[in-house]
Amino acid sequence: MNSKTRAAQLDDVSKAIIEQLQEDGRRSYAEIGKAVGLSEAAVRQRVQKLTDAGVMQVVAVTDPMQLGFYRQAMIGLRCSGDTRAIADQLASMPSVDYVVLTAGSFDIMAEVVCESDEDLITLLNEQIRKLEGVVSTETFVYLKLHKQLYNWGTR
Amino acid sequence: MNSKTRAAQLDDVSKAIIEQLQEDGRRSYAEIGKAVGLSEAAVRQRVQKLTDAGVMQVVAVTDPMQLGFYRQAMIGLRCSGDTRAIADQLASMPSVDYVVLTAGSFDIMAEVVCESDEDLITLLNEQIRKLEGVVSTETFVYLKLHKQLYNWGTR
DNA sequence: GATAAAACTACGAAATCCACATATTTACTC
DNA sequence: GAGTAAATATGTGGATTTCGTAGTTTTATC
Repeated sequence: MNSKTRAAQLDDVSKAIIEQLQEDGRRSYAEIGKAVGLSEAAVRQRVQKLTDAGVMQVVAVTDPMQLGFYRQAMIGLRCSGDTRAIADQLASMPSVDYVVLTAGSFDIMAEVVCESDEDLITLLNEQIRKLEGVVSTETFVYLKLHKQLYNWGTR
Repeated sequence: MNSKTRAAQLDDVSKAIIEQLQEDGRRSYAEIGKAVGLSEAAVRQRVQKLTDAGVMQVVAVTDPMQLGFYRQAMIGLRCSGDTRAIADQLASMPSVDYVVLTAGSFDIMAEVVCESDEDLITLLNEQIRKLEGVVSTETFVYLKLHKQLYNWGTR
């Protein structure tokens, strides 16, 4: 197993199915079938495959602001040592929803979601900046989220 | 209209419903009802409300890597003038899937999804860096995506 | 062109969704 | 606290969808 890393070569029908579910994750297989020219069972089969392969997943996404998380930020980290170990530790923090190893003047970038400035300060000082190997951090507080898409890959 | 900005005060039941759908966006209303202690119709009604209010949406999300987009990057922009206008223009570019206005040494951060390094270079030079008011950019090429959550808000 | 694997269709049974009528709870006013 | 309106929840029956499975077509390989 583990087709999680590369692989996949989606045909147009599968892409069309994904597009349908990107518009509405609860659309019925029958309706999708009509839209893409396939039987209900075939759509079901393909969705199962795509999901199993990790190509796609159908989930609820929420707006943090509407749920009481009024402070979001991107944090750039400069590190020494193994960045993967640090990334793992960041990833294990509940307030951290996004971690990526990067090339450039930061080694890691992490997005955090906090309820308040207080929480952000605490998170930074008591958790992130205390991690072994974190040399320095730079915080980019979000002023306004302008665009957020979940539909890569089928344009 | 437009409860898109603040508002919302979710009770535990609605949070539980969201959690259910974050695990599986296609879970049946009946099953969710059983899990949260509500009738099927009530769950449906709440989901409809949450969706209409923009608190939550059920969608398919995909793994860009598996769809042939082998190069992702975060781009930090330093700008002069109105950052909102620039953000709008960035947001209108298909390769850009995430745009946020920030405080700090960057005014805007944008995530981009490209098929190749070639595409990234083209995007940067022929589109992003040509925008009026973009003073300088810094590109953080993604080496490894480590964590990506869609389930903020109900922890 | 034979063969095997993969993908698709068809179809009945079970489960789910949906619309609506009714009941209950909540919030507010006096 | 009683009265009232609005919001929220339940129950029900019919329409729709999902699910499993068996059989057919397509695709790939040698």
